[in-house]
Amino acid sequence: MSFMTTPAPRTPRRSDALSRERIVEAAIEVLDTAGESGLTVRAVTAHLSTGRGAIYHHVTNKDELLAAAADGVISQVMATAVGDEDPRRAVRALALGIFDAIDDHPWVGTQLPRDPLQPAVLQIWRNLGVQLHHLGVAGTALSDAGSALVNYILGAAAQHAAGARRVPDDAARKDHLGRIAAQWAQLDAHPLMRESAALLHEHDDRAQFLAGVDIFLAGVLHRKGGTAPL
Amino acid sequence: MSFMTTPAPRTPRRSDALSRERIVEAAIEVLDTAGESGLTVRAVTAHLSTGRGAIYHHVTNKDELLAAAADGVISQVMATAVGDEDPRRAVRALALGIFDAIDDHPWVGTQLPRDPLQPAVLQIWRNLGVQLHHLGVAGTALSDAGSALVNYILGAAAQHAAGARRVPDDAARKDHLGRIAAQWAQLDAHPLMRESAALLHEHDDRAQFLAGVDIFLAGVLHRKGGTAPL
DNA sequence: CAGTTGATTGGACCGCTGGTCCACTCCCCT
DNA sequence: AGGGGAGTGGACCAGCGGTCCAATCAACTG
Repeated sequence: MSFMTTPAPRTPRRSDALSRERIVEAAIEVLDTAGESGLTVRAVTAHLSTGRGAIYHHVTNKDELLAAAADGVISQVMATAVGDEDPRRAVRALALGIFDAIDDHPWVGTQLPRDPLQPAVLQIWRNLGVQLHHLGVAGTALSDAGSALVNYILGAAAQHAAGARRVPDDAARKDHLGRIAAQWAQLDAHPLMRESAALLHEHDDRAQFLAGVDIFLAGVLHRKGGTAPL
Repeated sequence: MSFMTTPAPRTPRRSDALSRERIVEAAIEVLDTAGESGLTVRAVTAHLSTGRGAIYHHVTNKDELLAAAADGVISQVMATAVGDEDPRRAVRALALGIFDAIDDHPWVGTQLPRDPLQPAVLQIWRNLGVQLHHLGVAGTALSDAGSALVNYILGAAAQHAAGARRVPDDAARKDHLGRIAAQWAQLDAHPLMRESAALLHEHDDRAQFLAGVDIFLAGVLHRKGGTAPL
């Protein structure tokens, strides 16, 4: 930093080497503090105290950088997801792990659905698929069930992430939900919507997410006509 | 069309007056032809043969424009979704309508999950909620089931849209899936993944999507312990 | 029928973005 | 000791969303 003020000579070389890993790490930090829109090549390079051209020797693209960051977060979650004897509990644990990770890093939620074949999504697929297999699902039924489960998890996480990003703290959230409820009740005369609006207050996204997972599991087990051990 | 001489007291400046409706319409055309990344204020104004500053008197934001476009597409789908006597058939029809709409307009799939409370999503919620109510689901169970279904539909549609956008025509698609399958088989030694990779060839997104809807319906009906008439 | 007015328009302009390019620096290997 | 080449970073570019305001001209007023 001290040498950089000299106008005439070019800047000296760094001692700590730049690497793809360090860049992805910096990107995650930027994303967590500034959000997805805050991820700019300038911000990352500034965070690394380097010039902007330098990172393109390690990363081809801003999009690739974002994908790598999401992959990093998901990989970590998947690695720490310990196997459970009961496949249904394992599925719930996996789903919750992803949900919580996206709760912590909302930008992951918007990134994952962008490319269904990126490594992070494949990892999720794989782990869920194994558990479904343990549940006795196979063949096209497994394909259908896995697809449905992955889509639900990613969809729910994305929605929750979008909502959470929009309303950060808890007090504002309650206030926000109140206003939404009023809006609903006003816009829609259907009694059903009024009821839903009333329920919005005591709404717990995490519990609701898990309920969705359970609905899905029940559907898979019921549909294949298999035994549904309590 | 040429002379929309409305009783409006306001002044139509040009013979073809600029209006929010016309702007949204143009935005949809741009989105359909150039994709989401192709939606630029410049492209829209060029399409309307007008200056760029003009549209900001009708639309506050590019984001608002995008939301309005998505809302337009979804509204149309929801309007044409005729009610069915059988609520399960109605749910399937609604889900398929959304799926097909997003298949036609992939950018809608990435837009909807961005804000869970935008009008288009609320419309979907409402219509699905009514049908679930007809199925006998109520209270928090309805809340859970509706949330799960909306999240699944939006997630699946977004994933499909992302995949479809990536690989447009059918021949390239088959080739692409073949490569993906090979990649899977190579990366992942787990027999389950090999099997799934093999199934990838004869994969029909639309059918798989419907299968997911059925899994959910089965789960909802089974979970509430209700009768599941064949 | 002429004058005034204010909503509407459209292009100049700004700050910012992602990405390219290449002179330079210094580490490593001969 | 001395290249050679990988690594670096700042200048630069086209394009973006959004603001601003002089010019316009239909519609209301007198």
